[in-house]
Amino acid sequence: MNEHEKIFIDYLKRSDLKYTRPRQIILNIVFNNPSHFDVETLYDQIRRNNRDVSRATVYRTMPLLVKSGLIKQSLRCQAKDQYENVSDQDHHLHLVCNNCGKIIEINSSELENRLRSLAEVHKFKILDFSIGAQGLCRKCSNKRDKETKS
Amino acid sequence: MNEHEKIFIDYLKRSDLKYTRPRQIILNIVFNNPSHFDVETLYDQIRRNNRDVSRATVYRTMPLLVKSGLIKQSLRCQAKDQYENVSDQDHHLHLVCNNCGKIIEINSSELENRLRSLAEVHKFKILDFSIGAQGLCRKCSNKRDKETKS
DNA sequence: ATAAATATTGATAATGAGTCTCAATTTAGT
DNA sequence: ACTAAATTGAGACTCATTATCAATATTTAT
Ligand SMILES: [Mn+2]
Ligand SMILES: [Mn+2]
Ligand SMILES: [Zn+2]
Ligand SMILES: [Zn+2]
Repeated sequence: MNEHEKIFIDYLKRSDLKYTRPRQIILNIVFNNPSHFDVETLYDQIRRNNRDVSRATVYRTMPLLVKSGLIKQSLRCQAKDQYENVSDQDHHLHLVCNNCGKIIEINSSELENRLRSLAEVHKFKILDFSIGAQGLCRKCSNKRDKETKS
Repeated sequence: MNEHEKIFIDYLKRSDLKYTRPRQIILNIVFNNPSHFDVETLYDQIRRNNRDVSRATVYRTMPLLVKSGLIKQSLRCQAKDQYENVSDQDHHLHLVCNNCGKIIEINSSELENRLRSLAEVHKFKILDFSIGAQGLCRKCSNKRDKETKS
């Protein structure tokens, strides 16, 4: 029983929900994955591991993991919602390349604190951040420059 | 012929595109709307004004307006992409209430500049920002507190 | 232990935003 | 007017996500 499991079970208990086999399987695969993932990919992983959980249950379990504080909804990429492991890195922002989909993560508590204090002024209670930018990564930016020249 | 029209026509000319009736109608409704809108709502507006433009054309015109610099993709709300009028306020960030959907806009070029310089380090070419947070607005936060007490 | 109430699941249908196709129409240039 | 290129509308289509519902499992009350 690892830390994640403890947290999840605790949340489920508090909410009168049960730690079932499918939820256990999902939890495990989520934390054997790179931090960023979308639900379809997760579902594939589960089936690749010869586990059997229905797609519906996988989707249904995401909000539970979110409410337990283990994962958070992160960015949206290629028309899919992405989640990410919260514990990995504390707070960071994303630079998403429009061309190749690459995601650059940058740690900066400074931006976040600044945003927090701006929200304070409006008595707005922040539950989640989304700081980021879309554009072109170095590679794609260079590539495009060359194409334009020719 | 207003400023928006000038800018749009100029962009279209530069791109060998034509300023057609449907594009004119869309442009007008976009700039008679509150700054934030999603395409479905825009499409409804157009039909409510007894104009006839196909849904496909409305969707198709969005990227043109974006490239012309008149609007930008803003936040995502209720599973729909939102656009917003660029000229209204220059740069600002969004606090979105998870409960009532209210959007609070905050002007701050400071955060943006900071983000820009962080991206610079990675030679990442920023095309668009999204700085914001989700949570509870003052009203909804208060309401929830009361409910919890009872 | 039994029965009733509640929670969970999987299969599958449904929804809905956004995209694609293609034949018909419009436009700009000659 | 003639031609080539651009545009349009209607509707088919995709695909992520949600809703439905009957079957199953678990908890609680008796
Ligand atoms: Mn991340
Ligand atoms: Mn705004
Ligand atoms: Zn790239
Ligand atoms: Zn609110």
